[in-house]
Amino acid sequence: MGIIKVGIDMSNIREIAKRAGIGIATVSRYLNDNGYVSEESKKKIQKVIEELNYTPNALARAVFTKNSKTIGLMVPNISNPFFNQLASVIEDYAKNMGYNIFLCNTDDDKEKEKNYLEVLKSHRVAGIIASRSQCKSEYSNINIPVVAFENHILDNIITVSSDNYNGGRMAFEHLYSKNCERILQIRGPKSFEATELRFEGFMDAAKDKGVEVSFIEFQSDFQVEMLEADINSMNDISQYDGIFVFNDIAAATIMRSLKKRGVTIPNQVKIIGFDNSFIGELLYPSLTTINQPIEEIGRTIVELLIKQINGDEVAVKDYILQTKLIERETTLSLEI
Amino acid sequence: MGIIKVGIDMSNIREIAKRAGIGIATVSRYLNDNGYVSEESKKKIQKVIEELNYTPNALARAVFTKNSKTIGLMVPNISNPFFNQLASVIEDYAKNMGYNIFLCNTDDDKEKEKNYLEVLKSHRVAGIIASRSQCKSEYSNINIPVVAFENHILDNIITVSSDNYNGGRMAFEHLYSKNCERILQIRGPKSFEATELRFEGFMDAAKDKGVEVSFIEFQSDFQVEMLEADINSMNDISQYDGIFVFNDIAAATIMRSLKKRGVTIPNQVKIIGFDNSFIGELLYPSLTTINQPIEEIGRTIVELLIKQINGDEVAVKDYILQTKLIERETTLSLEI
DNA sequence: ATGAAAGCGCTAACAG
DNA sequence: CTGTTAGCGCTTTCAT
Repeated sequence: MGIIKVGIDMSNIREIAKRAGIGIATVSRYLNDNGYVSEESKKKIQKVIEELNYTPNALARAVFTKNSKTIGLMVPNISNPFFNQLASVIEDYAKNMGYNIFLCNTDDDKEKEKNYLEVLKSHRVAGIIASRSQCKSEYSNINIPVVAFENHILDNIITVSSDNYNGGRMAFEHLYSKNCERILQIRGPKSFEATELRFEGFMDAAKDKGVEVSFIEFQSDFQVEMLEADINSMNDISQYDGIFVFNDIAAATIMRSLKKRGVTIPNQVKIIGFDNSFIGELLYPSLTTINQPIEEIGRTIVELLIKQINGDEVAVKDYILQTKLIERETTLSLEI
Repeated sequence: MGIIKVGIDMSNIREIAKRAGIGIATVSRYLNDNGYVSEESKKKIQKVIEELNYTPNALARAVFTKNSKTIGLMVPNISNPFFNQLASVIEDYAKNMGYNIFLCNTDDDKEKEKNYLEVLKSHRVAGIIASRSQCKSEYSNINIPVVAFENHILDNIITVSSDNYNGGRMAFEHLYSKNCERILQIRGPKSFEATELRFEGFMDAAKDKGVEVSFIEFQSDFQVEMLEADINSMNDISQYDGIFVFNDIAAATIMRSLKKRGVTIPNQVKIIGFDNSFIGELLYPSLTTINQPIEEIGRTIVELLIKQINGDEVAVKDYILQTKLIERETTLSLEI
């Protein structure tokens, strides 16, 4: 058994200094563009750096400065277009602020999240964005700033979310205004605070109008595997004339099931989703939905996190961003 | 201007050793589970670690071992379901092998890729997966193992891809077998080797049958913004009875355009995509497409990369994985 | 303007 | 089985 050679050999700052015939500290100053470095030294250093194709070791730097310039982003499911778009927005904002993203896919699985939390801690990320967290106490003794999205974690952790409750109300009111009478709600898993609030808003609005609403519960957000199996419990689906689905991608799977059964949308049944992710515009008919302000959510999360990272005072509270109705074809009154 | 406190204070191995009343090396041995540590010491260490909520600093460890246990993954567009699924597969395999993923979204932009390449180098990632790279010489003086997906980078870099050429041929042959006569191909940007090969395969197969094929070119993979604007140059779309689109998500946008114009699929026009990403099953009618073996691609890439990381001899060559036709509703012969 | 030296948190000989 | 020590690549006083 020979020795396995692992890892990368790259020249270091000492090598650069030696070859440039100057001191190590000067090179460091040059690299960080702070302190004084003579033009002559600059030229010499630059030359050697190019010759050796040298890149400073961000790890070693982070060990010393205790600032990794990295943000850990936990998403439950990168295949869900909504989280997908959110991750892109967050990546962009973070990059603008000089931070890189360490992306973690938790699959809404508590164990995976716990493991990733350890990974992020061990990598000394500057901050963590925990979306739809399934953990609580795991975050209690953490020394790292955290911003939660959707699910609350602990009292001392800021939570950002859309106004899901009112989104749910709007969804009902829209179906109601379209004269739907036999209404079904597909609700999300109980462990998703956001979809719970959508559920409650929808139900409360229905109660206000004295309308009864049936509902069935999905056990997960969206898995590619869901496409392989038919959605069961959907046998009696044709009795409804209005369906609210807890998110757009799940709505897409429902629409597919309906169309397979020959149910026409929006003629026989009207559909409304939630998120306003790009999938809704791709569907036919295009999906009426409740907009979550993705850009604003991403910006808010990153700003709040970086404020905390910088040690600024930030009031710990809920940041709730407005939702609004996006009317498209799945709830058209006329036949299409 | 006060001093901005940045970064995380976390206890270190010396603190643990002191509190446990033992030496620093013993703690290190305990942490890495190598070398001998007495039961008594183990207990004491464990206790202190829990009290202080200590997590070893992976950065400091990586500086010394020169092994970050991290793989950099460049994807052109995480919003494209295909790359989305591929990233998930790669993440899973990598995690099984003890590696974390540093995800970078290049947007098919050379400058972004260059920047990310610097970031990955500076973070001393153990290896890099460069999918659809827009760079060449930037990879030449790199000391890090690289595996390319789709686009070739340099002679000494392994490239993995699907059999895009034959996929293109299959696509034509399928439309031909469905009696399509006025065929259009939507081809991808010229800088995508994979879609170029699909284009050539399709064209060659058409030539073999003596069929003329029109084509138009998309300038990008898929952007959410494409949904806001209508696809232009599509005015005369109704004259075709068979369309091949270079990937599934672009096919989805085309289908949407067609449906908006009242063109019926597959009655008036048959559509075939490429990728077999989950979007195809979500569409209605469901999309006939060419399968790329995502699982196998992901596994192959990770295995080849880790072999190189471990210093094993790996022949530098092209790994081309088989494609196959997935027949669904957009090319049905009967009306639906 | 510059370099020597100490130290960030960790690992790995090596001597006991 | 354990602790001392040197050193990974970097930053930062501090004296020159």
